[in-house]
Amino acid sequence: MITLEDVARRAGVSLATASRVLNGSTRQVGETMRRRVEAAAAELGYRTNVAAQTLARGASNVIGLVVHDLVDPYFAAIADGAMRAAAEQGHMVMVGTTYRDPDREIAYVSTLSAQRVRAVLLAGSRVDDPAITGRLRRELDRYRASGGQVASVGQDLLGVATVAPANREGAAALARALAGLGHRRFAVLAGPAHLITAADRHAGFAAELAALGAPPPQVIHGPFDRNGGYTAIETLDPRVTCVFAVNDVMAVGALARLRERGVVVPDDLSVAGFDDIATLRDLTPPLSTVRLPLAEMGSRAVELALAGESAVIPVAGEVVLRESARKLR
Amino acid sequence: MITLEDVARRAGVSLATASRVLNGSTRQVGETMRRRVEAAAAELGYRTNVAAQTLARGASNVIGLVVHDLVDPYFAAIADGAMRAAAEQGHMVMVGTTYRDPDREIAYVSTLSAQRVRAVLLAGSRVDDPAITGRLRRELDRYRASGGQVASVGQDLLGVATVAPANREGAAALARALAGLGHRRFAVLAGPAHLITAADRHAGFAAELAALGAPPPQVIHGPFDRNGGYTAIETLDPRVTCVFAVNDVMAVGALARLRERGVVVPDDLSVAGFDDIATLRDLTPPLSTVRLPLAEMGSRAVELALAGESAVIPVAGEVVLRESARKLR
DNA sequence: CTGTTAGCGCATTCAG
DNA sequence: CTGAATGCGCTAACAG
Repeated sequence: MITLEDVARRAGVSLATASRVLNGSTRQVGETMRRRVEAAAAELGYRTNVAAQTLARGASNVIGLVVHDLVDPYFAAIADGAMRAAAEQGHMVMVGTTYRDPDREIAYVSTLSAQRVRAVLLAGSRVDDPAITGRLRRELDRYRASGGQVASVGQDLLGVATVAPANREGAAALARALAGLGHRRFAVLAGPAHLITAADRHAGFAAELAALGAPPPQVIHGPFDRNGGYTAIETLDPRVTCVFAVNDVMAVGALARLRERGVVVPDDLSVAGFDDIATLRDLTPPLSTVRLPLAEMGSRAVELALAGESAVIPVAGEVVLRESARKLR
Repeated sequence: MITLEDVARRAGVSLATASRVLNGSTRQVGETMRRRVEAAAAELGYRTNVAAQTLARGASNVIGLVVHDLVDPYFAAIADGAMRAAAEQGHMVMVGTTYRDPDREIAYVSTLSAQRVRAVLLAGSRVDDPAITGRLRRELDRYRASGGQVASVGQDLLGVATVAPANREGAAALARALAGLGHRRFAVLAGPAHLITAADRHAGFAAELAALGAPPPQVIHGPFDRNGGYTAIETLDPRVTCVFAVNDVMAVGALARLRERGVVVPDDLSVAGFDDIATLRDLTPPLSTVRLPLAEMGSRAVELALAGESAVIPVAGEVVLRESARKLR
């Protein structure tokens, strides 16, 4: 193991000088010494020990990212954006996956805090449970008290910098667009009632329907994933002409089940989702949805956290009407 | 910032004792002192400083994972498996994305090495370029010389523990199955010629066709992603009755372009992919493909690396025939 | 079982 | 511009 001291000795300079040239110090070092140190480092194959550096500096260059599920393309996209932004500022990203278990999320904050990461990012919906939110907040407070930065992508419930997708408004706009196609009898595949992202999308959609004078939609709860959409179809009211799944992955599950049952989308039934997941754009029929700039949301969150800003940035969704939803005859 | 020393003082014990109870030491500590230390730690809100621990121990508990692209569901699945295995052994995962740039891959090995991660995992195809492979090997050798473990998911070209999907054999088996449906005129959407995973799948497929006495397939090179499949269709020979895309994501692109051109799959043309990406299973028509246990591959790689074994584990693919490929009339 | 002590590798005062 | 010295928080001998 080659240390800075080895390099210094080899270059015939002091430890301090070697440190100054090899690691980004503000201090200047004379041309001659600088060359000597660089040469010695190269010859010896010196590699900074980041752990030692972190300890000495009291600050690391890694940021922690906590997601619900990396296999869900929603989180993969956010993670990708976050990693790009982090890399741009010379940071590495440490990832934790909660598999939607709030306690695991809290545990990760604690672990990342022990790692002394510079910032932690919490991506994904909050849960409607004051006890859990409270515990998470306490954990975050401790982390921040020790100098850490926090940002979240989702609801502004944690008192930290937040990139907040306009779920309600997006869903409302989608409802408007769908109603504009002539639909009046809707179903909402609403996901789990306690997941705030799901609840907001559901609420925004239903509220707009009411404002439009349409009858209240059939509401079917279930998991927030592909199977949630798939199984929800079982209990679908046959009078419904348009189904809104609160995310694209659920919509895909719904489409699969509908196909199995011989229901032709959009001829017999219109379907829409939310998120506009890129990997799913080649589905048949192409999904009507609300586009969210996921990668950008991840990047923004990293930038906020690293800048130490505690802003709440709203992010608008854009309604995208594709073949899966069509004008009601 | 509460340190171990603060805890020790508060508990009225020595630093060493506090260390022994709070961090997993083999040494035993008496019941009384143990309680006192735990109480003090809780009251003070003590949190281990992992950087200091890493420095003192000379070993960290994080593992590095280098992938080509986290948004590609292939890598997301591998990463997921790797993270599960890592979590099981109490490790965190630091992720780097190369965006398919080999130099970035080398740079990440170097960065992770500076982080003193316990192991690094390289996921994704190697490139057919001895110069690049050489530089990567040298970097890995340096890392291993400093005590790091390495494992890869892909080709066994690095002299490290490897989980190696049987790309050739899988593609050959697929060729057999497709030929069994009566097809003889094939096209291979072969991806980039220098990507070994792509080349192996192509080679295995073509070799089996030859063995079966079928004419050589049309070969169309292009990017290894959705657009690679999409654009490849432009130059498709109209006499071809079955298209093999060397991965599922390319197959999706091909299906999209075919649909636009009014070609009905599988009535007019059969299509198959490789990987069996879960997110893509609800495609229409369902894709014939070769299933790879991606998450398991990621887990195995982590286990190998952490165990310090330098084995090469072959992983077989399983042919899955679905609607996108059908019997030739 | 418990305490003392000497580093781990590096950044950073403070002198010169 | 350069060097000597101190400490970051923790672990692991070593002693008792």
